[in-house]
Amino acid sequence: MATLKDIAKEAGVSVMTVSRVVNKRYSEVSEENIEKIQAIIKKLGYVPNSSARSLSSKSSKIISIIIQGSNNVLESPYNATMLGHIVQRVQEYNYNAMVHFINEYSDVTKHLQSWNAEGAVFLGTFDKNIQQIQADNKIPLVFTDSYSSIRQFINIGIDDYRGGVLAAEHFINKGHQDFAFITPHTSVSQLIQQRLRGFKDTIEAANLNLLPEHILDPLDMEETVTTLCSFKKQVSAIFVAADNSAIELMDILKRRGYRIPEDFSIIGFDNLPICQYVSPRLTTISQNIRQKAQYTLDVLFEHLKTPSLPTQNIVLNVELIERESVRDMNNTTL
Amino acid sequence: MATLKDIAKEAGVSVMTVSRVVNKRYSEVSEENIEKIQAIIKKLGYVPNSSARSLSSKSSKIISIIIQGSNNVLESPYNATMLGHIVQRVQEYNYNAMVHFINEYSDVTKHLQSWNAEGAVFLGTFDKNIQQIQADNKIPLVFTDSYSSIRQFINIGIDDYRGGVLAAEHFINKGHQDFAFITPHTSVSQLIQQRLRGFKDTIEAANLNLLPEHILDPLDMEETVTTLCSFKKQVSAIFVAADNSAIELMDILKRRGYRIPEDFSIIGFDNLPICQYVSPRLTTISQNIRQKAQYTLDVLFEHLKTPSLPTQNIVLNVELIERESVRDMNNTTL
DNA sequence: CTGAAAGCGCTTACAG
DNA sequence: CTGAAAGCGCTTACAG
Repeated sequence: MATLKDIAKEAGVSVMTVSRVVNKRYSEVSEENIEKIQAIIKKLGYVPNSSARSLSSKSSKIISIIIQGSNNVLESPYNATMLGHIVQRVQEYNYNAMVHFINEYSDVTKHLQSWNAEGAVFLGTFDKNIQQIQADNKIPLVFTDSYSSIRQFINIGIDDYRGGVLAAEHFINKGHQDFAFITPHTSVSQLIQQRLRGFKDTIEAANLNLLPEHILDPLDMEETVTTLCSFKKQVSAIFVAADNSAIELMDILKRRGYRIPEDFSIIGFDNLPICQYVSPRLTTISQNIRQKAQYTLDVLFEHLKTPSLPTQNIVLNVELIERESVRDMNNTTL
Repeated sequence: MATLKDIAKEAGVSVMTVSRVVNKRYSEVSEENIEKIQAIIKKLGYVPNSSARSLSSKSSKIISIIIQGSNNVLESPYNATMLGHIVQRVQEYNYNAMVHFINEYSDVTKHLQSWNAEGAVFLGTFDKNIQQIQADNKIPLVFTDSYSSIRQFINIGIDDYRGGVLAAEHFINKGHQDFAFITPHTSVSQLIQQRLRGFKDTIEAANLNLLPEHILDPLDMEETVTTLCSFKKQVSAIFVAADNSAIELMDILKRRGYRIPEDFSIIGFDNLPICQYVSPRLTTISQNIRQKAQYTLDVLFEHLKTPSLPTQNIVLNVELIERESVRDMNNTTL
């Protein structure tokens, strides 16, 4: 593999002149040399050595994408889609994306420092470690969907609380009175709590009730369904805080002979593409993942450019997509 | 950030002794020094600089994962799942995963050389460029799902042809006589051709026919459905070469009032998790993505260890998962 | 068991 | 517009 030195020798100039051409600092080199050197670069198929660059210039052009968990984290369509858009955007900025799945907090710093990452994006719940991570790493760090009592950190999230509000409002408008909330088994994070709180607050504001025993945190969805169907006071409206789980729930209910939305009405969260292909089509709270990924990177690069920028917590909006999984209790003569 | 030099100074030894301890070459250092140095490493939170290592040792500990396409490539659950398992496996080997989405062939070499990647994994169709990529990069390169006339390249694939055979056999066993084949719009690669060929050969071996006009390559699934329903001789059995497209097809058919499997029987390909949640549940050809990812990395690291190893083309098996989307024409009194 | 020297391929900072 | 020097943080190869 050709190096600056090889090219310099062939062109009869110093390494520095070649370096200038490679870095497109054309105003500092004579036109004659520019052309000569460019021809040689092309002929030799020269590619700059990023390690050497990183070592000498302290700029690695690496953005680390740190995802919490290890097994199958990309089987979650949310994570996969988010990662896809993020990598895409990193490349648009002419940076390189390094992906790390992480379980232990200490690995974060190890990876970031080892590769001299210029910035990092976090997917998943790091709430408890944000302070430590920030103390250990002086590069721009952008978290997503985090809720932490720390005030100073950059976060891109969505209005989870409002998602809960929208779900409750929709159920209430459709005449429902008996509610349940199901936590997706993948996580027990703050973000789910927010969705729950928005849901609960809205129900109570309407003088209705979300009974504590109707808030389910399923280890096993089959069991959850059994519980769900055994309530003395039957629920009609179920808010499941992630589409994945909502779809699994619908499937089990249908298999046991229940009809949706006749017996149970369901609202999911995320608006994954699958929502349109299950039957009935799933009414859900939609978030714009692509937009979220773009904001994430845009904010990261702003901070890369201007490190003194204040931290910001961007909260993206959320909307209810009405499909077919919620029954209208008003217009029905049972 | 601490360097070897900092530690050496504090320990009162040379940089080399510290380097030996960092690299766990304990037999070359006195016990006393090992302990002293380890304590300092811990105290200072020393993390080796990977760029420096890469530059001086020519071993970057980077595996590049190169995915064809750019927009939303991870919205394909197959790609996402595959990538997830691959990254996971790369980390188990204590290597780092760099992810590149690529459209132009020339970017491949640029990325690999720039970062001194020790090996690379390719997802997607690179058939036409395999030879060139191999000529330009002397590191182990593992392709997946590739069909190329080049004989010498490492490939991990599945038995696509047999997938087609299994689908055809299943339809035939269930008494179907009129078939269609739908290409997933995401790709027009060899691998789809293989699935088609297995399907067609098996049908013809049974003295039945797959009419050329029944082989559809949909730009727009709605149009395809219109075509499908307008055949003078109605088809009953449709093999769609990817679950994603199969599910989209089912949805459109249902929306137009057709029943599945009564009016149309459908078999997909991949066995994505969603297959169990659509209704009717999708009968499909299953491939073990996790296993495929593991083989991919295992073969890569074997070649990293022993570069002289001959290339190999590993073909994993495939099986039909029977669910509810194929009608049994034998036991039915229409 | 230990260390001094040279070098990996580049950039920064300076002198001319 | 050009280049010589020094250095980034590590490892290799050698001498003792």
